[in-house]
Amino acid sequence: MKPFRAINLSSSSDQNEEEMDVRKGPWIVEEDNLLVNYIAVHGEGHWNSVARYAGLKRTGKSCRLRWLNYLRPNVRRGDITLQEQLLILELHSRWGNRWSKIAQYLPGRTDNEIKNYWRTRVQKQAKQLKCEVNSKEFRDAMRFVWMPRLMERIQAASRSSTAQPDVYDPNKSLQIPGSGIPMNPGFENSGASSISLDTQFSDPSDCYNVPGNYYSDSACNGFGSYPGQLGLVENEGSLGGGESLESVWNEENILFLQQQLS
DNA sequence: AAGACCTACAACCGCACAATA
DNA sequence: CTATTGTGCGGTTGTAGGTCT
Repeated sequence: MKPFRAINLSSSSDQNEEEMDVRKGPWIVEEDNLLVNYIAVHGEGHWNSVARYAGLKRTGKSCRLRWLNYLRPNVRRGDITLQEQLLILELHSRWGNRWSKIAQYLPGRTDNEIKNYWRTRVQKQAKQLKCEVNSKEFRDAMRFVWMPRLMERIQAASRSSTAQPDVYDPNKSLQIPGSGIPMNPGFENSGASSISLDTQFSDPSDCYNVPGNYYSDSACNGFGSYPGQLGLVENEGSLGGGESLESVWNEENILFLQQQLS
């Protein structure tokens, strides 16, 4: 984590005494310890009380955020995996910026982290393609290039680890490998044609432990049969962290898409 | 070597909504 | 019914560290 410079913004002379005591900015280890210890004894919730009685000069909101995004057990840190990337793209296509809802399907990831991922990585790609992130053009690009490519790489990695032969079966249903979540064939009119995840998974964490399936896209027509045509960069296909989207959105793909979009 | 620029992400802010007094 | 308080969510900002020139 990148530490912020320690600051205390509460120095205005016309603030009342209580407001002047409120700390802002980066949390220090001592504060983290106070918060963790308090929650260990009293449990989560009642954040204003936590702030008041744990000896923290923080707002309840600040305590809640620090706990949920950083201190809570089982918070996953580090790079977003390929499967997680695919899941985010798919779920965002259905729900838009419903970060907390999307986060429910990525155990250990916080809405804040997913939101940051979207803003820093996905929006950057939209910018490179010179289109709006919420435009149909960019969503098509995601659906017909990015997501299939992620699928390929996930499958390539799983093949290399299990040594199973690849069977590309167009009749198989669309699913995100390792998640059990079906791909949404009606990308641009997600409301009408999508399958409700709410009814599929009573517990979001269930969706992470369903055997994978193969991706196919017989409905792909907006950009023809892209993935095979694009000369996409072949690479290691690791399932772990450290994968960059730039290897999917290489210069050639971006140029090609820009031509299609213009 | 140093300054400018870029990236990633923790943290804050404002708003909406629900529960309670 | 209204006001207050607590909580959660999405948008935005600020900063450290990395990269580029």
